[in-house]
Amino acid sequence: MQPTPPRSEQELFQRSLALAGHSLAELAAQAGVSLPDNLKREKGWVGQLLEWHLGATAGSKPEQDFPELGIELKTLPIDESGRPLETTFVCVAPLLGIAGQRWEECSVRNKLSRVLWIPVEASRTLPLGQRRVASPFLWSPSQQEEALLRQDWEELMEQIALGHIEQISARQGQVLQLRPKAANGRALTSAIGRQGQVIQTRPRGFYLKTGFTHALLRHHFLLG
DNA sequence: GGTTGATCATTC
DNA sequence: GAATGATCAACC
Repeated sequence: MQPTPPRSEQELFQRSLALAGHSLAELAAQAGVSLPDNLKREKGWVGQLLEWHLGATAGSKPEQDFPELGIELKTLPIDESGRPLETTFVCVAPLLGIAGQRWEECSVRNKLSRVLWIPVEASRTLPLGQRRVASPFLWSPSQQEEALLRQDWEELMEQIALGHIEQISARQGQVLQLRPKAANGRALTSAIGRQGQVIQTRPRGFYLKTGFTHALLRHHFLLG
């Protein structure tokens, strides 16, 4: 049976510490789920497995994983050297009704205000069941980190508001990037076009670049 | 080898 | 379609 929701940040963190060092095969067995052959068709499997173990309310609710604690859970796939293997999805980017949007109340800032990062071994050469959970850590952005995020966010949002979304490259941004986020390439949503008209475009999401999450890992494990 | 755009499952 | 959880894999 699934653990009850944690009642405090400390309790949540203690539970996540208890997962460290365990393999995904062990954790799957405890949860009573079978290991997929690969993640090709179940890309969120690891994240959902850890949610189960930590007592997160499952589902696709548009809120933090632990709303009563104000904490977002993020698994971070790492290689054998402890480097992130993937960018980290933050949230969908709003494309309409964004005039006057302020960093202070945007979803990027809200999502990242408090994050429980759980690194997980994810080298493709390592069979899924043998991958282990690494040491988790709680994080809130430093002033410097927030300044970087804010700068990228404001730049990207201004371009979106000005109708320049199709000119935005994923290369843009020091720490935050904008990329498609959808079921497939045919999914469409409304956005602002070059002449200010409403156009249809692929939904976009904000992602943390690996350089940023790598720095978080370094700071945590080197400087601690 | 790293990045960018595409994609998968599920729920509502 | 939009939200949750992300990784895949073609391409530069």
